Amino acid sequence: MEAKTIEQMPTQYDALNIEKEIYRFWEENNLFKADEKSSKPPYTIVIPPPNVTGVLHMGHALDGTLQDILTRYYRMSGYEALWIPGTDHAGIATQNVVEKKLREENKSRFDLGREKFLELTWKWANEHKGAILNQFKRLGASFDRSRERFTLDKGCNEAVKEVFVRLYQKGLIYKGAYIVNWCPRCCSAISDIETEYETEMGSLWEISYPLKNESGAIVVATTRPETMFGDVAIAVNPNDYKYKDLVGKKVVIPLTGREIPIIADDYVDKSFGTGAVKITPAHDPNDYEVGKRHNLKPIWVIDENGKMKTNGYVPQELQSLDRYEARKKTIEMLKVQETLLRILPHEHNVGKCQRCNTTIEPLLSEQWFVKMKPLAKQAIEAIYKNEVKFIPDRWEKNYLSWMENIRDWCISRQLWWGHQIPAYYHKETGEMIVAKENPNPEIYKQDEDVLDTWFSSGLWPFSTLNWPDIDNVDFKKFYPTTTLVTGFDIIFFWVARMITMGYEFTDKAPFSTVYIHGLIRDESGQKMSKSKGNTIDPVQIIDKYGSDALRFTLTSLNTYGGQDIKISDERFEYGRNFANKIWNASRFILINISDVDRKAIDNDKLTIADKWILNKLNETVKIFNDNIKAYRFGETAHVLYEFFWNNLCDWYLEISKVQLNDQKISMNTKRVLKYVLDSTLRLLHPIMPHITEKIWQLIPNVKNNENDALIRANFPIYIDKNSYPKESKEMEIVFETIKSLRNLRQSFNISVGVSIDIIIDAVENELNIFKSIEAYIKRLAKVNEISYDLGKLENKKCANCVVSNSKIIVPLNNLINFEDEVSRQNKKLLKLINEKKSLEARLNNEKFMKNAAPALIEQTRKRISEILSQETVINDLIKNLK
RNA sequence: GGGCGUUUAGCUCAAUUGGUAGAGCGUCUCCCUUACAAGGAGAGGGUUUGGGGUUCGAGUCCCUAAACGCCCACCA
Repeated sequence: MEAKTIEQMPTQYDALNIEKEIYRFWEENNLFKADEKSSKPPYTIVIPPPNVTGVLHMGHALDGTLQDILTRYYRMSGYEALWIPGTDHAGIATQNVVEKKLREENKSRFDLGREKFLELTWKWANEHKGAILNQFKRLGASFDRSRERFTLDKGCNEAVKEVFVRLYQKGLIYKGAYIVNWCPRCCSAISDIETEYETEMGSLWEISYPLKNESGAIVVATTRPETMFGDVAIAVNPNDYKYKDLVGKKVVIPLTGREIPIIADDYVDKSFGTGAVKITPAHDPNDYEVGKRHNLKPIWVIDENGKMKTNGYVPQELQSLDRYEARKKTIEMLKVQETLLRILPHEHNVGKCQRCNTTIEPLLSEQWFVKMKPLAKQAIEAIYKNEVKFIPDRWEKNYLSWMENIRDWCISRQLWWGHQIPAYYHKETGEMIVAKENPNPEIYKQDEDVLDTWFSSGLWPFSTLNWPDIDNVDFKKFYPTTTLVTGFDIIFFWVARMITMGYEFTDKAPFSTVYIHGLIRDESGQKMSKSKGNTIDPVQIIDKYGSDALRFTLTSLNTYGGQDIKISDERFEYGRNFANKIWNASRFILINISDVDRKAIDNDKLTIADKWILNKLNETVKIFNDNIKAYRFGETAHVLYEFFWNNLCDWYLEISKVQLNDQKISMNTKRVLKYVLDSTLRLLHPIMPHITEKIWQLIPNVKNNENDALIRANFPIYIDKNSYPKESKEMEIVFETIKSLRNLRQSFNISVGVSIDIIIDAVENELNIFKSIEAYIKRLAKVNEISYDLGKLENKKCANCVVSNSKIIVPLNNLINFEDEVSRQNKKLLKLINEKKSLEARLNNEKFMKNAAPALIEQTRKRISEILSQETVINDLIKNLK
């Protein structure tokens, strides 16, 4: 990396260029690569693979930032950290994009044929492949691209086939005809969770079906009159006296005249509509069940494209009409026939295709399914056994309720882009073979359907580590992975399936922790989407504010509860300003420590201020380590911000100006500055990697050898000897005093240029402390002279300040509150005694003892004994003080 | 219908076994003080959505009401 002198460093941080330079430095030195032969414990994260043709959005930026923070943190903390990047072929989404392009040329995929279409899609995917991961690079992602994977690559393909065949052989994959959610636009089945329901205002049409060979009719209510041609019965509730006599009789379908029976079934709700339901097994899931119970053969009247079929069941004038056109026309025709009795407004939920928002059509068709119940067992136990932990844990409930009510998973899609199902049919006999390879392509034809995209994503944690080759070094070293970071919107789609498949095929949970972050929303809380036009492009934010700024802002917004995150462009100023502060504070330190020696800090020469900042740093280190292990990202960012800005910059750097001018301690102060800067950059590095690496490289004598880099430096840990609680408390006196003086100065409107003396009225023991910190006070409160006046003012506690002739006479008690240690400890003691009292009252409360969880009772007892021992300690302390 | 989340300063949000309500932005005052005006020093601003309860003590626990949001299920 090109070294620049400090003088060349501008006063404004140039994020754009420095970030590029630093990322290149890491890449060229192979610093992201994980060593599978390392003896360090592994720390593994797999990226939630973004769509291969996708572009980076804020969700990725958040997700990626958190994963990178973890990876960098553990890499610096003695782990062999591996973050595996990769992309998803995203079946429907990608195919849609390519088909759209074809449509612009007035072509469909069928014009090209499967082979040509796939060729085109591969070309498109390959062209875009890597684009999104290159955008992740702008984020500073330290993933190991030598291990980059794609859900359709050879290895993943191998894993998919292996899994499919094994599940089939175990009877956990089956093929059969069921009602599925059919998207007429995608022309494919989709799974239950790919169907989203929207409340729509529709109508309830009441249609009269005349009885056969006698007068009278039965009236049914329907929301979908166009399906009436597929009716196979009219059902009524067996206990409905209204229709008792009609059961068993036949009615005639208006417009076509086909005869259907009236049947009785519990499914029918007497009180809804007319109490009579038309049964259309081919186009409604409930009707399908009813039809099955009554042995009624389904009749298809709508085809795969959502058009009315051309068969004998559908009236001629409706054939091959779009379903909605057909509905209109059906109603018109019924009106003419006077069999349409009433139209009632009716609100109902309509299923929509998640991908294209087309209203789905329940359609009876032959599909492949995974039997989920047996597979879910271990995935459910995983939570109870604590082998998989969700953070925040409320998502465990959500996960469990879904897993415990899981339904079979429809995995076949009538698409071309994806993993073609490894089932082969004998061209003549139709015999089916499920195997990884076609036994004989001359005789057997492969199933034309492909698998749901999430089928391959579900194998991602181990397919990326070369499973099914379980003896390979990567799998052995890095599986199971450690943490999964993702949004709650794909818990069912992805997380649940990975856990299920992980247990089934590796006998282990694929990761031990699932960290669920909130969703990124716009300023007004709306979900960001291209169609709404409210998206904020992370790459643009990076261009404008810098990657570290983006990362810091996003990190700071992560709350413990995983709330959704509202962002706006301006929010990134927070991170940018912080980066700039880091830049300038570092410039100050670097300018002043250019001649620092290599010696360690001389502890004998430490001032009270040195000890205070070392103590603060040490505390910050502890909080950081605790927080990151508890996934408290937002708090971690805030703690660093506060330490850097409010402690280091606002106080210590100002104080250091005093110390640097004092020859006796100047060099030691430089050592402290260097140490603090070095440690702070290490602390900040996981969140703000570029700026910290850049500055760290400029610290004199920080590297042991030329190739050292911050990214691989050791992460700070709490050090006992850097703990100075006593001095830290005394230092607070300095701050209180200075703040009070600043306050006075402002309220008496004393400008800086005027020379003022301050007479401090203090008693002797206070005076000693005061004299030791005088220099700091003078400088930071901009006071020229401080003189002391022992015991001059009477009744100090209520005395007021006297200002005259540029002199301020200040009773010390107005500046600082010297609380004596005994009363402080007594206060503490009182608090503890009160707490103990309430806890004991709790234990004596019958109701509580009866109803409270045993753990809580145990906890209460523990706390009481804790208090008891603390009481003893404090009592002893008070005795000694007296 | 079932479940979950949210409600705290003008705005956006923090506050891990109950213990003095905090930050950023915005507002007001002063300051180009030799790292930083993307900065510095100060100030103001809160009956923590309403009601009830437990407790010495409640933003936090319990009950209840309301508003907003999300997930699941779904009767034509």
